[in-house]
Amino acid sequence: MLQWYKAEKRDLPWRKERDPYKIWVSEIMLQQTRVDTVIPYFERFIDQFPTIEALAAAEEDKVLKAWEGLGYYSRVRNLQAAAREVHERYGGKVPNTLKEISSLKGVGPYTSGAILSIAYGVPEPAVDGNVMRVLSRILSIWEDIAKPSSRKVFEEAVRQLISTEDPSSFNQALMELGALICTPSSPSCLLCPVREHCSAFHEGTINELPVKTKKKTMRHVHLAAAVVKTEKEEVIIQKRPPEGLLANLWEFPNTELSGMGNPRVELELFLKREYGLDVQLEAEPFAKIQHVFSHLTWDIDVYEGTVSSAIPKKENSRVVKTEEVEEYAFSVSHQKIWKKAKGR
DNA sequence: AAGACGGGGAG
DNA sequence: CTCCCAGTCTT
Repeated sequence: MLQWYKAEKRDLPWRKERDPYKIWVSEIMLQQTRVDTVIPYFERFIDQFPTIEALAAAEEDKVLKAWEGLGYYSRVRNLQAAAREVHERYGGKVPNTLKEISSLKGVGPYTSGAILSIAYGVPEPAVDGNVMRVLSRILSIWEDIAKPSSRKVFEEAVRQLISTEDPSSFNQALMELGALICTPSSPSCLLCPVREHCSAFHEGTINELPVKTKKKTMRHVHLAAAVVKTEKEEVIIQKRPPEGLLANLWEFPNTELSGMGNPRVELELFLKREYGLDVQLEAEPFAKIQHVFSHLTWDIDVYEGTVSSAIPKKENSRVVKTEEVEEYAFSVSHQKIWKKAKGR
């Protein structure tokens, strides 16, 4: 496997050097996110925040803007908080012990193992979805990988197998194998360097492994949003709360609909109550946007309205020039809204 | 143990 | 439309 890895490993930006900070950033970005998606974000992020000090000193709004569209935004808020912690408590050097590194915000069991092994050569397991899939097949492990408790089983397997010579390559090879060969569906067993050692291949159970139960309960939320323009080429935006979904991102004023009554009227009431604004919205929404999250769906009716002048009454809101809207970090759903609004 | 937390690519 | 991705935190 190591021989295969050396020959076939992808040429990825975070593999160009051993800077623990860059390894760290890449691992956070790669959580639940594909390599191809991460690459351009990683390049831009490192350009903008080349060191722990740069990240620690940055404004959160700039950091969120650099993360805009990547999703799971608590990752980057935790990353910056942790960077500040490393700067203050560890003199700007990413700690190299399991205890210390695990205590950093946003660094769980996978990421600690990944950073320790890749950046510091410590033989610690880094068990992600790839590793569980690959090892469940090779070793014929029938634990349900959706259960949190299963991770320990795979960590134990890795401890028995890991190369003490090159833990970094070992962990990355396992993941690379999962990404390139041992894929979730139709794996390329004929190209697999460890085919002869693979129980599932020999037993014909490749398509049964890994065992993974599925969950799901998709909530639907109906919203109405307002693009409120002034007569001076401005528009009203607001900042989301510091906790929860899309925390601290910017968006257009919006309210959850009761399901009864007229959405436009409910939205006008919201603008009156929250902003003290008397806005006459257009009768019909100019766009209807559907946005699917992992755990819920938003259906947004988008209305437009104009006010003569807006004094931002709401403390988390701003009136910004239309050409400056894109300097703010928006969730993708509200980027869709702005895209539609601009094209009118 | 289960749910919250984004977004996009693949089949 | 479903699955799932180099997961972590909260409840």
